[in-house]
Amino acid sequence: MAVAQVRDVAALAGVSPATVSNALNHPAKVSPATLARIQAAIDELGYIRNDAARQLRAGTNRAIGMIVLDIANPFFTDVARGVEDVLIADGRPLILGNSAQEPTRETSYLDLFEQQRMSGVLITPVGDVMDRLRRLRDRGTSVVLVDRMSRAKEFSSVSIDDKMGGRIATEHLLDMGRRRIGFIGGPASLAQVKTRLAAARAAVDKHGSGEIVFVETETMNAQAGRWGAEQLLELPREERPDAVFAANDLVALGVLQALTLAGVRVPDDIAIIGYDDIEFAASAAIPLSSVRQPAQQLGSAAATLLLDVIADPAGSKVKHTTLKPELVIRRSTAGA
Amino acid sequence: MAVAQVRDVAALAGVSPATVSNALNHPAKVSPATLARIQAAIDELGYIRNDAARQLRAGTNRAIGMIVLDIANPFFTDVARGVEDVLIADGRPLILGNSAQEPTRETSYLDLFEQQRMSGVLITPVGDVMDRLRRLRDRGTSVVLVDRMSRAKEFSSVSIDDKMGGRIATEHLLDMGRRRIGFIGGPASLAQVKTRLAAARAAVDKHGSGEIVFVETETMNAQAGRWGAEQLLELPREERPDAVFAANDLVALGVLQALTLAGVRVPDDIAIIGYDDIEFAASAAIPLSSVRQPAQQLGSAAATLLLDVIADPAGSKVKHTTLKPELVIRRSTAGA
DNA sequence: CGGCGCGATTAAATCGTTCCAATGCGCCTT
DNA sequence: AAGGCGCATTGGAACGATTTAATCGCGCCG
Repeated sequence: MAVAQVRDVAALAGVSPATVSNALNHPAKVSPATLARIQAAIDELGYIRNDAARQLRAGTNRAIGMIVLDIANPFFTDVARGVEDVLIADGRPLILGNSAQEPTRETSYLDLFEQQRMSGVLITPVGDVMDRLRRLRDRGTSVVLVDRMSRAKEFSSVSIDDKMGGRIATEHLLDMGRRRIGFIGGPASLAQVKTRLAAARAAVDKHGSGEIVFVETETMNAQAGRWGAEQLLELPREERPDAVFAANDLVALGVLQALTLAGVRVPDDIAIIGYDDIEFAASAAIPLSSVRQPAQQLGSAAATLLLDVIADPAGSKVKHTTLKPELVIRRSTAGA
Repeated sequence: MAVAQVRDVAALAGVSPATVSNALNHPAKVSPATLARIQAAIDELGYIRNDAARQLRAGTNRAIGMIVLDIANPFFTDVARGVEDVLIADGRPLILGNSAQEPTRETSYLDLFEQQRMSGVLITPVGDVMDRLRRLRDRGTSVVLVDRMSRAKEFSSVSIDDKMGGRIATEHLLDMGRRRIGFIGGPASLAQVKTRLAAARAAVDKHGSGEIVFVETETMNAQAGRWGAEQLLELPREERPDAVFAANDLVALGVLQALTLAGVRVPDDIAIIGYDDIEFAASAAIPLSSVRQPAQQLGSAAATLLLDVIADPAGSKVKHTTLKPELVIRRSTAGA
């Protein structure tokens, strides 16, 4: 007997396996006296239920899977913490996967979640996974999109208004008198990037003067930011922007480093605004203006919504919650 | 038939379920022709294996569980990325849990991993979990400690030399002429805190002059750092330190913020050194000196070691790998 | 005094896959 | 030509829990 099983516990407590199972899963069905005896037996043997067997017979896995875009980005860890808080309160384990913006990894986590018959999945998609998600849902796994709305409105989602975020960031730069704005981020296929960029262009158009220079990066970390800044610096003097709108704060910090290193004065020569308002934005060498996203709130809203969907999968219809971002002005875009 | 099962695939391909299983798990045992037919059937039906059933029968779960101290700390996400890289190469899913320095949460993740019969667990312990880990190991789950050595040397581990780290940070401050050093971090029960603090005290003793003022915090984030700095500022003028050694960079950044806000000049009035050398340390308002820990390397070493242990659980004996930290000097401790 | 009902308990079936031992079959050896 | 060998395949048991329907005991009511 390598490890104790229900039948061992049952034998020790002098009851049948079925009663032990009831004690564990439907305590109300078991008399207090037997309950106590069973509990004692469990403790004595150090019995731990085999979740695979339970899941197989019961047909459900309580766990929730979550796939984030980039675990190294504090924005996503904040979201994850919001999710965690809600799920822990509901007694459900959270399985966290990091796609690192790679469709391959995203797919392999989806495979895992599908094989495990998770009861729910939270995902910020990178690749084209709508088919996969549909299949997941058909199999009984509830799905909620995080920080992204599905075009076809098939899935419930929680997101932050990227259009507004892109707009207010750009308007702020224009208000500060900047005209040539470098937008750094990517890949352009990412919904967040696409929307923020489009909103920036729209804001410039509406303003009537100004211009957006798009530098597309492969990912969105500080290294990409440094690379993006170098691209801008290679432009002929007259094409060089007087402001940078970075698609997230990691990129913005990278831009700031590269510009400073190259002797460019921030914000005098080039202003910088980031996105997310991660904790480190405020303590940067030149405190970073940014578009604050309520990350933890986003996470808890997503988790709450997911639990609703799980409770009533067929129920009502698809819901979309949109939170508002907020402009945070700091020194990196201060007036000249 | 809600979802396709092996028997459906088998029927469609005109073979028995056992052959389908072999095709999936031991492809070499199946002839190429049948393999192709089965693959076609799988694709057509969109068959996804039920992992619970597989696990129950096979008796093993390939997944690895990892419990980190604080998902919001870039140091730990870097470690996690190192782990992920190694595991993905080995085709094993990583299940990431965040204890957030709370023993309760740590325990509930251990419960989960135990119920799931994980093949391995990586953990940076908060609470007193040695008994739990022993039980896990007795049940066949391999365990490797991350960033912490077990006193009794029961478990293999990978860590970074905290004694050396504490020493070099302190010696650096002493070299720069600082004498009263505030050490901020906690709780004191955390091994990392304990060791770094002891090493700092030892360095001061050896130097013959100087003094350590310990401010114990409940956690190790920027907020704790701000609080810790306020404690120091409340000291009478003559007891106020001329340097702060923060137990990690998040704390250090908090200290920096609070001191700057209070009009204290860094490093002139008070020098600051952090620990971990997270990416954001370099781009701080006043670039932060720190003790660099090779986080990703730590993670990949831990994962590699864990895979070794899994491959041969009884094998040889307990192994400890210790990596060396490195002093990184920046402006926050620059000469007066 | 017998039957009924109710709560507590149980025997046995079941979940979907993998593993083991055995089978079938064609080909080589003697 | 018979026996043996190896490869591909298969039937059926087994994994460890939960669930369902049936059983048991006991008090209460008619």
